[in-house]
Amino acid sequence: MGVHRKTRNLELVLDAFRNAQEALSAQLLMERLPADVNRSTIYRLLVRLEDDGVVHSFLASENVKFYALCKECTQSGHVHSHAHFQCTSCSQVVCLEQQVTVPTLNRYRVDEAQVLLKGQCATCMR
Amino acid sequence: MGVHRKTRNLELVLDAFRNAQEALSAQLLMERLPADVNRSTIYRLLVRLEDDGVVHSFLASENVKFYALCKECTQSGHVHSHAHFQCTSCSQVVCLEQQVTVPTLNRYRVDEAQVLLKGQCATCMR
DNA sequence: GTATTATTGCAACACAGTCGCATTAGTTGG
DNA sequence: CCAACTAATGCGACTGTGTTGCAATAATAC
Repeated sequence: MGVHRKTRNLELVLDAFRNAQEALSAQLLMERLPADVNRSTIYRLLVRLEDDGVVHSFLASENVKFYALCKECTQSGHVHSHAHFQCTSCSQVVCLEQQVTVPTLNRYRVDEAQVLLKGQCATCMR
Repeated sequence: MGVHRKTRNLELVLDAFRNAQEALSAQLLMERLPADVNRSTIYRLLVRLEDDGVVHSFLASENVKFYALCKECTQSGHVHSHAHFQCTSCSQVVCLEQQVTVPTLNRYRVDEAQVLLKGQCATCMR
């Protein structure tokens, strides 16, 4: 885990994640943070937080990377084998409880499984 | 299925897919086609072919969209519930036989499951 | 062959994300 | 508390993937 200075931006980003029920993209994050927080800084913070195992990332539709706090992860081992769900109507992304069993393959060594389920969330179904 | 004029570009793109063992991105496609095939045309052909159910697409790492011919699909129903594998060394992407069982969730209606397994392919493991 | 219109090429654009560099500001040691 | 060190920031320019408007071209139907 790299060195972390306690800066305003870092606190703001962490708070945003703690207050969010869903996963956040850089874009969503920007909308929820004060307007004067720099774009590059947000991207850099996300990369750093992921490197440090504080958040994990995954790709959703439209080539957008989403981030969420790591809950199941310990310092020693990271487990991101849960699935994610994205609503095709409102684009919201959430982490699911569902664990993914990583299959073993003949000709490949599988290190990681990314599962994105797409459909409609409760709000948009009505 | 929309109207399809038999054009040189369409044939070239279809041939590229038929000759490929792996899935192709727009970028990879460009490298394999004559240099004078227009970039926009490739993107437009990919969109059209996907709309028409000839190819299916899925996101791999680095926010790049990959396409592959639909094999299991019939005219009436499209089944893309197979998994995909991407090698983290050579970035190659392939369609796997593995079928994905789409889980049922309480608070969401799941229409589609995207599964991307990441690891190393046989060639890169050596 | 002619008319119709799908397809193309071009150039400009949109957007997510990255990078170099000078400046700012946490942190540490005295 | 102050100075030195350097992580973090802000800015602007840039990259790469993908999209779009529009005029020109060419496949198809008659």
